[in-house]
Formats: sequence, C-alpha cells, structure tokens
Amino acid sequence: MIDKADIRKVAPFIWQIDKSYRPGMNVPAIIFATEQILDGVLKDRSIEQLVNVTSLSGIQKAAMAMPDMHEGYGFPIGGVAATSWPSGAISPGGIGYDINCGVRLLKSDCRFSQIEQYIGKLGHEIYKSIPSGVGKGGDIRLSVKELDNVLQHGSKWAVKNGYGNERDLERTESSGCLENAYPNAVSEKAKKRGIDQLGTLGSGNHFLEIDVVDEIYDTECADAYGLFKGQAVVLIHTGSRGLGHQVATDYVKIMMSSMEKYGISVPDRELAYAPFDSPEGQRYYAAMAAAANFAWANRQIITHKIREAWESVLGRDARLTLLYDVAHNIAKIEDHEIDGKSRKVIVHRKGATRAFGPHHPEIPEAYRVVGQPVIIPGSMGTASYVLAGTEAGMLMSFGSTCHGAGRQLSRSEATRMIDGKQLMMELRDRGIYPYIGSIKELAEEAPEAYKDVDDVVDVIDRTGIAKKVAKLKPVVVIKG
DNA sequence: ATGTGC
Repeated sequence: MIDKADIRKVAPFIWQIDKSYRPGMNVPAIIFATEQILDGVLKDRSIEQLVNVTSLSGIQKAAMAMPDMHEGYGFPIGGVAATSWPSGAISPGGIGYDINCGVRLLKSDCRFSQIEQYIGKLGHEIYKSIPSGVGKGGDIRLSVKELDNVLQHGSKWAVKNGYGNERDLERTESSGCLENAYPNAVSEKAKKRGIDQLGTLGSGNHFLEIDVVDEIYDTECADAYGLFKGQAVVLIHTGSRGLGHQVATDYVKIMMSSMEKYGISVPDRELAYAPFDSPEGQRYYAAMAAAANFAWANRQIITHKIREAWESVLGRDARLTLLYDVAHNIAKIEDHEIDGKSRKVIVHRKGATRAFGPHHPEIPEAYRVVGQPVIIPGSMGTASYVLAGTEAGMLMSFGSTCHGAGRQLSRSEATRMIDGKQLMMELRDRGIYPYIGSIKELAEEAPEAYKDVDDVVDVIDRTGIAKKVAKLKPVVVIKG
C-alpha cells in the first residue's frame, strides 16, 4: 500500500509521487484530485497501479491519473500513459477490456418542455429498438466478410450502409475509423462473439439517456457546440461488446508470454506489454483498432435507431444532430510537446478522454476555435457534463481528461450494500423514467457506488486541463 | 466491461 506521506502536493488539486519513491520508476506519478478523492483512492490499489505504470519502457513525462481514478486490470481506470513512438511500450491493460468504450451526445432541436408529454413513449420506443443486457445480440445479420468490413471501416461502414450521414463522421473522434485496423489480427473467437452484437448496448455502466441541458457555464463554447439551456439531448454510452473484450483477453495472454523474449520485467503481470514496433505490439495495435472501429460502428448504428424512434414519436422533422463522439478506452499515436519539442507518442487512455485544445487540426472545423467537445457521463441518475479541451490540457495531460464519475465501491461491495428495487423507486421519485433490464445488476450502478461527478469535473475545471461548458440532467435512463 | 470463474 502507498502511504499518503509519500505523496506530495505540487499545485492545487495536483499530487505527485516522485521518481525516487521506488527503483524502476522511469518518471513520476501524478494524480489530479481533491484531498478527499485522494483519501478515497488510497484505499484501493489504484495508486500502486499508477506507480507500476511509471515503469513502462519509453514512458514520457509522468504516469497520470484523473480524479475519477479507481482500480483496474493492471492500470488504474482514469489513467493516462504516453510512451515514445515507435519502440516504447504498448500494453492492453492500459486500454482496458472494453476497447473504445465511449460516449456520444445527440442534440435535439427542441426544448425538453416541448416534448415532455411524449417522454415515456420515447423511452419505451428507444428501449424496444436497442437490445441490452449481457451477451445480448441484435437483429443485424452480418457475414464474416461483412464483419471484416465493419472492423476495417468502423462508422464509415455504418454510414455507407444507411446508418447515419457524413456529418456524423466529421463529428466523431478519428471520423469513427482508425486506418491501421487489421481484421486478420482479430481472433475467430472474438469475431464469433461480436458478429451479432452490432447495434446493442450491453450491460454494466453502459446506458442510453435522455437528458435536459440544465446549466451553461461557457456561452461561447455552448454556442459553438449548439447547446442551450432547457434543450433535450440524448446520451449514448457503450463500447465494443464481447468482440473487444475477447481481443483484450487474447492479447494480454500473448503479451504475458512474449515478455520474456523481449527481456521485459513488470512489477505486476497484469501490466503485460510489448514494444510497440514488435510483431506482438503491431498486431495488438491493429486488433485494437479493429475493435475500436467495431465500437464506433456500434454507437453509429444505435444513433440511427434512436433517430428512428425519435421520428416515430415526434414526427419526421424532429432532428437529432451529433454533437460529438469520444473514445475513453483506447491508444492513439499523437504528436505532443515534450521538453519544448514536438514528439510522436503512443497515448494510452484508459477511462480517460481525449480533450484536444483549440486549433488542433483533428477537431471539426465548427469547434476548432473553442476546443474539442468532451462528454463526461455521470453515474446513473445524477448528472453528466460537456467540457471543452484546453491548451493547458495539451501541455499537462497529453490532451486528456477524466471519463466519468469513477467507482468508489467495487461491484461486489455495491451489490452487498445497496438494494436494487429501492434504488429503482428512488429514481422514479426524482422524476426519472428508468428502463432497467436487470434489477439484480442495478445496485452495482447506484450513485453511491460512484464518486460525485460534480467533484470530479470541478478538479478538471480548476486545474484547467479542460473547462466546463454545460451540465446535463437525466430524465430517461435505459440500462441493460 | 464480459457468453461475469481455468
């Protein structure tokens, strides 16, 4: 266990464990948190995991953790690690099991008050058209060859096949398609698990929500993003389902056994990695990209289905426009300023969201002056946020920020302490329409099982690694 | 997160 005395406060809401803390650390570990959040995470293994991450080969500047950090597989969730391209480490544990888990926000053109009377019907139609739950498949039938096209082209495949439009692609991180995807690097088993799962939600913390824009903090950004107070919006949070999970499983195993060959030793086997430019590293990166593309196609198809439901209830001219789609479990090759020079790095974001500052060429033109939209889903029934990337974030955290509220109770602790039925009634009491697949799993997602998303986002805003633009309040929650 | 454990 890490002692609080070994953690130094270096700036407001920024904590550091120096490189001298333990042999084998290549860089310091940095945590963005309030003291209360820090005290909370000292109780699990997440800070120790962050210290382990500092030993990755080629890691640059620091291993970083966002205020939503908690224990994960090998790496903490809420972690950011950039390693030198091309021969630094790539680690499946630094991306996570749900490859390209992510969030997108759809903007309606109406106020919530205008559609309030239809809200139950909207919830029902959306719930009906998007399968949810563990292992659940959908109604999209793909041949193996067509699945390979999905893996190769992601959202571009979806749009080409009638699920959405070109504008959706512009408003998706990486246009919803990583070019280096290689379907042959994805095992038959992974493909088998994913082949009927396009257009499905999954379970756990994945959800669909109808929200109201509750508060605007930054008018210039909100205007650029097309957000206004009282607006009805739709939030989608899901990933690559069983396919991505299997890719992660496959490559953790491969890298655990290839480490010896490369003379790699890690403080924790779950941190297994390979040099990015090794055959194992390259093959994982190509498979990860394919799984990421699957997740983007999934969110794009779900978008299409929600639009159909929306139009069927509200009429054909009711529009849902994509604000933006972000990945929060992914590795990317990016250019970042290190020691005053621009360097290519492999940025691992595990439960962390890309948040590029103003004028970055990868941001859609409409948002370029104000910075990339960042979407932060809160815990069930609380609040979610839209943030904007900043110049400070580019320099302090490799253009990264938090991804959500972050657990504070493990799934088993939450199940033990919280009653699902009562939680359901509480949601209703607060005016939220819940559509819940499994009451049994609901307790795991109770607000008490998570940190306070307001506190988490305030740390981000106060340190300046992103800034608050809008707060969203849920009115319909759909979960698997 | 996940056909929720090897």
